[in-house]
Amino acid sequence: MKDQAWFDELEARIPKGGVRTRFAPSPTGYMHIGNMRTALYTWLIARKAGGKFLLRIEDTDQGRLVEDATEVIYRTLRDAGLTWDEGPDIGGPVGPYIQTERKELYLPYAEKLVERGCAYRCFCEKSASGEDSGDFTKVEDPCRSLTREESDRRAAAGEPYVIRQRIPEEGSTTFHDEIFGDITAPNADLDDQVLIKRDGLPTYNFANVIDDHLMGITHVVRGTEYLSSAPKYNLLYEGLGWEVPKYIHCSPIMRDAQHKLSKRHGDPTYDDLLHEGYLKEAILNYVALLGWSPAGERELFTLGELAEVFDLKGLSKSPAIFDPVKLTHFNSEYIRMKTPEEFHALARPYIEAAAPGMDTALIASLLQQRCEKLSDIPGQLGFLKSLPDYDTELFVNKKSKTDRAASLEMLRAAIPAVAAIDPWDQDHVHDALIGLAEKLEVKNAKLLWPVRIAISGQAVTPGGAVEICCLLGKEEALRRMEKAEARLAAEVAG
RNA sequence: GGCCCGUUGGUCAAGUGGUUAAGACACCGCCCUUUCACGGCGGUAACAUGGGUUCGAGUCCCGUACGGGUCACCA
Repeated sequence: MKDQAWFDELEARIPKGGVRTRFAPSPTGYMHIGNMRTALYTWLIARKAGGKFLLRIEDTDQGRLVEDATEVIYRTLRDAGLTWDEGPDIGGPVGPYIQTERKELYLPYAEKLVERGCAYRCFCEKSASGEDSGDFTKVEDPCRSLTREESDRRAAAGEPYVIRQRIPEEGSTTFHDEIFGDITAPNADLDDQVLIKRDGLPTYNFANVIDDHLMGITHVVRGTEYLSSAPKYNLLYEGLGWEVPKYIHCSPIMRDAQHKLSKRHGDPTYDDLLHEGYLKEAILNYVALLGWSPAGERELFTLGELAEVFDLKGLSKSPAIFDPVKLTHFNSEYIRMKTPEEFHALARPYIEAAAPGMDTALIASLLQQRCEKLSDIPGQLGFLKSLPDYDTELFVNKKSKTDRAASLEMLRAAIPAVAAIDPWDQDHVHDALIGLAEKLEVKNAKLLWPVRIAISGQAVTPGGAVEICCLLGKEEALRRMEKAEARLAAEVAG
């Protein structure tokens, strides 16, 4: 049993006044989207209030340790811009910030609870499966009614035990959540959860209460999977004589109506999305809106703007389905908002891979308005390297008033005109083609559609006929046009 | 199964007793246009269900259905 001075010293370290929030991930080696959103909301609450955001690593499950997993957490949070004010790497007034390094802190509080009659030692054996042997309900647990003397004697004799919370047999407990309001549970439905495991480490539920208090946390953000154990927390706070923080339980992000997003089922993690060509700003912005809605009609926010407008009132009680299509829309918005230089820098690796040796800045400028995610780029640019096999049906387009025969006619006129262009630059190519259309007295589209199809072999291209001619170079453009002319001539004749 | 929670268009969602039930994505149409895209305009499409309460209910109450969570010495 620790003396009062020990407890007093810990209490004295707790910063008073101001909002303090914490992100407390378990180091599993990756960050899934739901976690990312929790981290974001937690961060936003702290930033909006001008408070502190802390990082705490919850690694009390010795069976699930993953190498370098904390590094992944640091890197991901940092990359996303969710900076923390206190944490394992930078320290702070209420450290350590890794639960296993705090392990000697929990038992004294559990013993205090035992002393106060709010908890008791349970000596029951685990079953072979590792689960509770108890077929009995809490009131029937033989250890629950052990006298203090008996309990102390057996513990002193070295008999292994766990410490369980003693939930009152009668009455009910009301818990308040910022989103769900008051939730009342009959005490008879609450079980005597384990606080300290046989290995001496605290369970998640207990460690949370202790750590959140000792770290001065004012707002706890977590998933609704903890909602039903929440009333038990109040009893713990009550037993310890502590103030209960504000709780914010967020509904899960779903893959579909009945499945939570999960890495195990192949759903993307934050890193996966980045690799798929989504911009972090887009991911964060989209994820912020899954389960939360701002006051106005605006949807696009930077992190800093979110920190200003974030409000708990906008949080939703029901689960939200993750929609990659809408994320893609956000992504294209963010791509368009980039300066040409920024986009060029982002797109460059993708462009170089797909179109080696070409003018990446020019291609980037053509792509920026037409690209929804960076990983689309190789597909959009594939035709530059080599003309794909394409169906001459592409030459048929009613809006441009073209069909195979008309396209053949246009290409026959265009080939000598293109061959005559000198010097070979965008302005001259443009003038030559537009001039030709005028001379032929046809709409631009009627001439340019077949030219664009002939040189790209694609219905959708980054840029029009003029730009693509320039990218390919005169020789290659003419070669492709001649090839198309030959194909069309054969088909039209046949 | 017990307990807890949820349910507005295909999706995200606004809405806190009286609205023609917002907005966004997606989809469709039109316009613009050197294709596509971008942009502009317009359109299709929703209060799970049955009872109450009320002059009046998406909004309040009860039931039902459906969905989720939880019932670990995991977090």
